[in-house]
Amino acid sequence: MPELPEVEVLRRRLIPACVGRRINEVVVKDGRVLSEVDSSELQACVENKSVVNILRHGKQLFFDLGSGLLTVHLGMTGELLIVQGCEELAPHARALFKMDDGSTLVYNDPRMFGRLGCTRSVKDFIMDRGLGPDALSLDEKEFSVCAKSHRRPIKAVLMDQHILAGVGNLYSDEALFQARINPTKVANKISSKGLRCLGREIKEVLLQSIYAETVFERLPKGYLLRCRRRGELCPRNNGVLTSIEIGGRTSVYCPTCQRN
DNA sequence: GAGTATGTTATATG
DNA sequence: GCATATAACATACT
Repeated sequence: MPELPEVEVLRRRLIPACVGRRINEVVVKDGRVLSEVDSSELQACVENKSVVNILRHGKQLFFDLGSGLLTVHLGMTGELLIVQGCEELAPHARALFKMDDGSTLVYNDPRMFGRLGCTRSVKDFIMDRGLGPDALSLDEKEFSVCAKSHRRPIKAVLMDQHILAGVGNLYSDEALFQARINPTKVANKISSKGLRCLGREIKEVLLQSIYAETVFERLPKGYLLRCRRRGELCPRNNGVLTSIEIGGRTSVYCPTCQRN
């Protein structure tokens, strides 16, 4: 499910369903998804608390419960579902939050790379994890300055949550494609102009995806994510897309329009 | 069986 | 201590 746009779209969908509701009970079905808390601590954090608001920083989701916040990270395959009545449509439900209106918020996650936890404040959480600024909050100038201090391939820099929070494998490919920058290019060797362009494109790409509700077919023509696969044709020049591995992840790009 | 997958983090290395 | 690179985590699907 999860890069910044997916988490933001989920947040917007959950707000009308959850805000104002009280969590009567939490049932942890697999404790491995808990981060730095055990079941009883999670219970103490959320039970009999009302959801005041739902917040996001990067890929991280926060349920503001007034006295503290429930933290949710979806990992690679996590999802939050609202089910009415008796539940059990989710084959990999790891935790259930039973709400006061009879609905249940289900945390479903096959691969269990996601995590649930508690925190005192969003600020503390960001500090503790060393997360960078949210990708939507950073302007191109700040991004450019920040990126200049790194010697890794730009693709690895974009995916590093300590530098910029919210961009992952797919959207880093899209932003680099739109900015016509080769993913292997070392960050501090890209011109200021190129970095500012990339900074603009990161935000633009994320906003377009949120607008499209993360359905890739609804993204503008000319977007890589509509056809992001080695061997497919570049939506700009009909060249053949290629792929390489950077930082353990597959990068798809057009060798013609993204030269070094 | 092999290869791949929207992520983070512990560990190793320079 | 810092910057960077890689392995490991668990499961589903082609």
